Amino acid sequence: MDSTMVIRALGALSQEHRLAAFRLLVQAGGAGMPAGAIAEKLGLAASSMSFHLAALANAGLVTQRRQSRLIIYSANYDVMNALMGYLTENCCGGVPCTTEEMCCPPPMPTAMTCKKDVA
Amino acid sequence: MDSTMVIRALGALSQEHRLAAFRLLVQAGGAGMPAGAIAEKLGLAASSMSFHLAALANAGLVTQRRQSRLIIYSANYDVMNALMGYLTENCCGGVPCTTEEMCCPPPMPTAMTCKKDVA
DNA sequence: CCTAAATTTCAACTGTTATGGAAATATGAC
DNA sequence: GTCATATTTCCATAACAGTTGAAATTTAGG
Repeated sequence: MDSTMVIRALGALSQEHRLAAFRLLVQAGGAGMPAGAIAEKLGLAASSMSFHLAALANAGLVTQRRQSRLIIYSANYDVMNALMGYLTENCCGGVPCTTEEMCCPPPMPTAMTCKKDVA
Repeated sequence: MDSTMVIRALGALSQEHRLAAFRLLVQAGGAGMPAGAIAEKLGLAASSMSFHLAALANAGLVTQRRQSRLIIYSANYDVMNALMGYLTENCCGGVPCTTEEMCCPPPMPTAMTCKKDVA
């Protein structure tokens, strides 16, 4: 993940309604939610919601799939997981910490998707 | 950490020069860097750099201390670590995953500060 | 086909963000 | 005190983000 992608992902999440929508989708898991349901839950006009969901999708934070007339959005956990890794890269100049306490966070699991939803 | 703090932190990092400055400080560790050195490294005017560092400080991502004529900035790892926790809260509706593979990332170490710098 | 429903695209407006030069502030050296 | 250095604050300008209503698009049902 390069800096451009990181900036787009962070920028997408740094907005009240987009952050709320993303959290909603994280909690919804692999089942996801249709655009209309998200808009209703957040009290936003459909056009505004569409605008924000497009921003999240553009950043790779959510994926969309059509199911009949609905467009279902789901969180893409992998992209979010890549953020912290980028931010903490070469933490403290890469100098290994001398104590048993860690300096940098450990890598996160690459697969955060609920198996039950994938099945 | 509440949503307002999260949005400010994410917003602070979602900008080319601020992201670069923050990463520089993460790599500098507890020693930090003076404002002028950061500006020079990033090729920014002093006033622009000051603007961005103020944004990072406002979000709690960096701290500042004066050392003679220099103002030294350092990364505040704790705030950044709190972001992912917020974003992954109640992942997948809080339903525990049925397989051995994890659904949500594990909590990160609260102390990411290099002991060698603190000493 | 024609109509309804779900979503996106477009257009216009408003508010905020990023920028660098100039001036102000704070510290240290002589 | 005076001067040089480091940083911030102020100002004006240019670009971008967020909002909604109306129109266009896509799919489903009768």
